[in-house]
Amino acid sequence: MLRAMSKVNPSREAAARERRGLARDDIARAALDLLDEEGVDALSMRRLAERLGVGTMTLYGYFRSKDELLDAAVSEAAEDFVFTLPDGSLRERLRAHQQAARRLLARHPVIAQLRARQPVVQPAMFRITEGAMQILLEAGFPPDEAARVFRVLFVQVVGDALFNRDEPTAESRRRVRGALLSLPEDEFPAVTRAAEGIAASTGGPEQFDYAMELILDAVEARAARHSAASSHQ
Amino acid sequence: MLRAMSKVNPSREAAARERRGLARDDIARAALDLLDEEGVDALSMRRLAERLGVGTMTLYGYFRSKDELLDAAVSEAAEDFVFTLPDGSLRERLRAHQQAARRLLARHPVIAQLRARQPVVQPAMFRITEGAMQILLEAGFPPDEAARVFRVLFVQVVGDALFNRDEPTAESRRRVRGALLSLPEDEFPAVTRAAEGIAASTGGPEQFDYAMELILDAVEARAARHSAASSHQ
DNA sequence: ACCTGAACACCGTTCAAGT
DNA sequence: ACCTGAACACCGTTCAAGT
Repeated sequence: MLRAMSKVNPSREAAARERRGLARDDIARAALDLLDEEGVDALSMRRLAERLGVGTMTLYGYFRSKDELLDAAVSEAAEDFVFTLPDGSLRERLRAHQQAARRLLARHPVIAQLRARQPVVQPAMFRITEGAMQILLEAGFPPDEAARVFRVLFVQVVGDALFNRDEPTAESRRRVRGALLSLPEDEFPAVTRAAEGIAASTGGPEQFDYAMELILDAVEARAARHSAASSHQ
Repeated sequence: MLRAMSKVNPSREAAARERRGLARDDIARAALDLLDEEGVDALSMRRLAERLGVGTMTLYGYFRSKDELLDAAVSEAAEDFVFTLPDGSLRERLRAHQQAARRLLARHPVIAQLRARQPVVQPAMFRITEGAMQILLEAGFPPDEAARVFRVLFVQVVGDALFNRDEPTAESRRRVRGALLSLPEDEFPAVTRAAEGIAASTGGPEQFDYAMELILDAVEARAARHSAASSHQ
């Protein structure tokens, strides 16, 4: 579902900006700060308005609804995606791209959280897509398959941000392992045998890197099949 | 974070069940029905109590909080995971496992949605882990690496349920393609060129299958490196 | 002993009144 | 023309009173 991305009323906003220096982007940035600091549940229209020193209903002069404000905050967050296409092999380039995406999602966890609630279709987010698609097309993938490969990587990187821990600590690993070992061993032989490994796999850079290298193995192998085609483009 | 999975008070519950036929599982099942029917935002303690014909506060006699009730509802949902380990190659077995997981997540979208909000550590969910771990261990993966491979598959299947459409219709594809083609072509050359493919890759069984076969390519290749080790176990 | 209405401290948003 | 307090229809949960 595509959301309207235009301002509620440009001239009205311009007037408001002149009067009190408040612009749509300022509100979105303030919302993003609150989101980054205290999480997605901490953002309410009332709290944000208070922080900005305006009445709650003033926000509705800039955004039709809270959802529209959240979209704008995610868009603001996406601006922090920094990636310049490096030279190198397909693998090296995709690895660099995915690391940049991971850094963005680590800096703004709210992106992944909101992506789970509503499709985010903001031009700023497509900069991420664009980077990966350039790499894949240049490696010789036909556009349709390049899109499918990107989607796999996208699901993995956003899913990692959402489902995996930032870094499983010794304490969290111990806790998870304990929970797994308390399962009935006859019913869960494999889980109890691999409890240590499962606890370690619940997040962190090692798991992210393992996931990426695994997928890139397969992407590289498929790219080889297309390399002849790419030389004709 | 592990949550308490024990009842608030077993004897109290037994008494209540006798009196009105209401048990903890009944409430969790009713919550799951509401969740499946109307989505995660539709479930409120007030609405659920009304549906069950009890006072709102009665629910707090069975569950300490709404979060605990949601955990129980997910646990209830996980009971619907049906999977019997098939014979066949590593690839065939993992494919069957992931399809079973996908069916579960399609039947109860709330599992993926709640997994995004809070880690779900319920014994019922570990049946999914157990199935995959058995397959991977039997294929010769060492426990630690089997756990990492499972985690990649887990992130992909839950991420697919959460981020991808059930099935991109002709209409939704047209809409996404239109949005992509409206981006400035000089800034987004790859996205505009592959707009059709990107629109098609936003979900559906084809995309799920592509993702799985891609990842299974790599899993199979790595299994081959371990197959010598497995014959010694 | 068990159940639950009233109340508290919040929400997003509509509406009408304020300047 | 713009801003916003009051009000509405909801929340989850605490507390005390009801049976």
